[in-house]
Amino acid sequence: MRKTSLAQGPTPASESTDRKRLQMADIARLAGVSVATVSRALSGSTLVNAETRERIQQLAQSLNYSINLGAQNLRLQKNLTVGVVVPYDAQSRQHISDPFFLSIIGSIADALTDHGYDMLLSRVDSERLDAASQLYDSGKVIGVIIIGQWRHHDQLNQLAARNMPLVVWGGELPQQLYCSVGGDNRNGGEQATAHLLRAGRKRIAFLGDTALPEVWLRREGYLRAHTAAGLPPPPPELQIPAPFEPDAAHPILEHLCTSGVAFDGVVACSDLLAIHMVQALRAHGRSVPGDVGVVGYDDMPLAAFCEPALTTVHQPVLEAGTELVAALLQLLNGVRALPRTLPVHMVVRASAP
Amino acid sequence: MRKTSLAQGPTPASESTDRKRLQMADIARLAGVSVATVSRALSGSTLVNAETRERIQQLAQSLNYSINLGAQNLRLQKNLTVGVVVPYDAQSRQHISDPFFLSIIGSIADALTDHGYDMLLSRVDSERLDAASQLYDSGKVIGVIIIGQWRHHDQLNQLAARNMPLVVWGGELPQQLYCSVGGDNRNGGEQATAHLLRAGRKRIAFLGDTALPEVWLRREGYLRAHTAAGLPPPPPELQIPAPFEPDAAHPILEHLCTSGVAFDGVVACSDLLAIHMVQALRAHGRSVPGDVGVVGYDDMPLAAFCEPALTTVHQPVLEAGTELVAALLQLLNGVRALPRTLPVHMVVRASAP
DNA sequence: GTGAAAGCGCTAACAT
DNA sequence: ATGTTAGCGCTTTCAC
Repeated sequence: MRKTSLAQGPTPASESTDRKRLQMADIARLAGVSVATVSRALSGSTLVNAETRERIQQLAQSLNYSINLGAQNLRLQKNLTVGVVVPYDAQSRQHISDPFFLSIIGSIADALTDHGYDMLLSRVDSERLDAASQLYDSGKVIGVIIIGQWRHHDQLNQLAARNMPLVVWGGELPQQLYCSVGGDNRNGGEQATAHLLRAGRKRIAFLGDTALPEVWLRREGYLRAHTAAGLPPPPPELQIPAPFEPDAAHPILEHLCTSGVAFDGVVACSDLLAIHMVQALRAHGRSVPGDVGVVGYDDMPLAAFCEPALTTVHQPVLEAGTELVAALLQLLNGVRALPRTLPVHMVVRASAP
Repeated sequence: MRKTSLAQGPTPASESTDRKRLQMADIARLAGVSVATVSRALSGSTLVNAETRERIQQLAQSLNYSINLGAQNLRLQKNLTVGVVVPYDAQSRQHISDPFFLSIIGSIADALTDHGYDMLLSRVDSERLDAASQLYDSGKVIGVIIIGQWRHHDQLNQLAARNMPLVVWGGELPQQLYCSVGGDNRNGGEQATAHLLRAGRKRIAFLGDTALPEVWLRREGYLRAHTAAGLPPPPPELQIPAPFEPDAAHPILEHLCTSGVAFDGVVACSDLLAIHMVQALRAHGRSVPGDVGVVGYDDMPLAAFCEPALTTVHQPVLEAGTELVAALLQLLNGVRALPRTLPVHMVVRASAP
């Protein structure tokens, strides 16, 4: 193994062109000092003569030299990268496309940047959330934010038990070992349902796959609203396990319209689902909000401009990023972070006045 | 400096709890072999006895041990991380929120994952796109994808000149040293405009900040459509430098409606802008599409469900990620990558039939 | 104030 | 088939 300084020939992997990377030894040679001095100078140490320091800094700057962070991190045992995991549905080969998740990613990116952390965006199979730990075990990231609990509360608990710093966007569940941050799903579901009931709707359908904790909680609210209004729980045929992906949901919505099940209100678990429900209803000659009132969830930017403008439950996207990151930073500081449920609120528009 | 094996006490930075990380030496000790053997075993080398290999792999697996990638990369001089840069507007403190950009991020994430690369998502000031090079110079990433050219074609050229593997989502410009991938903006602008002209519209406004190359190209198409129809170029008061951010654009759209400038068609540079234009028009008593036909850009998922459903130029989001990544991989292999312009197509809906 | 040398966790000659 | 050793690019004692 030869000692090389500059131009180390074709590198073994993934960099075939001869892109020689400048390193500290090069700067040292050019400045006529030792690497140790360069290291000190660049870190702003006062141990090095003020003018040499200045000179070295100038030199490095003018050559666009940046300290190799891989090496630095190895030596310093530090790392400022956080993993953000967006699960995908392996069955449907579904990509990251839900606008709400994408917004959350944006808000996390902002929050991490504000704190000087880098964000490694990673996708994992939603059936194998525990694969996220590989990011941590391999030292790539110092902590992980997972977007959504999916069907694997258990796996998340296991991850947390391994004492990996972990924060999950999702609902607060009993016996939860990990820190979650999420909107108040139960309250959101309750508000949406209560709103429809107040408007005199009698038979309200719920659209969402309750295998997902967030959806489960929303249905809890849906049921609670009925109880609070002195009504019996709605029959099973009104509780429809519709998935989030419009394509997969479509036949189910169609079936709901043609099956003869009577309903005059719908609580959907996303705006996209809501608007597709509207389409299906109208295709079958039923008016919205006349015959059926429809409430969405998320309050996406375009929800106000849909036809009809969507009544929906607003989720605090910006706050989401801030809170997720704040919680993770707490964990990184060795402080226990408690689950946090963020308030949500109804936005009443035309689809369910 | 002491030699430590497990439990190395409170680490100096950013990891305060005593999260001891397992390392190869630990596995070696437990397996009663040397680190070299462990290294070989885990890499699946046939140089090591088949059953020892098996045993070591089992052991590592059962302990959730993953090779420290920082150290491995340093040693191997490899890196499989790609930087994706989403610029933000420092003036307006605008966050990543444009739904189209967010979709692109999703599609890039998918494409990178497919090729086994990690994605480091990073934000930089859109006035200092050259800051992106720091990611590369510091060795964090082996190449960079920047989303949008913004106002700094020049900076992008400089980055490419430093021979950093770089691909930019945006328009193809003259004297371009970097590889760009983008929708056919000129054609998109032309199609949108031609569509309105064919429908008999006479005075068509263009909404977009032409300081951005993509927008500039779209306006080229807008002008060309006029020429092709044998019409003189539209007057300056019809070419409105509206920014992408709805809040910033709003007063400008208002002003357009009240200024007395006559127009019966609008080509907007995003769906969001288009729908806000519709709102402004209606607020001032003008109907869409009756009095004014409005065409958007991007074809976001909800565009079909707006009121009115948006006629718009569809951008190939999925292909965008694929192509951006393909181009970057080419560069990483030392192959010159040519700019690529992806076809776009009109989707005709109610806002401009 | 500066340099020599050790070592962060890993891999790959070079030994045996 | 396995161990010993040098070194990836950096920081930091320890000597001068």
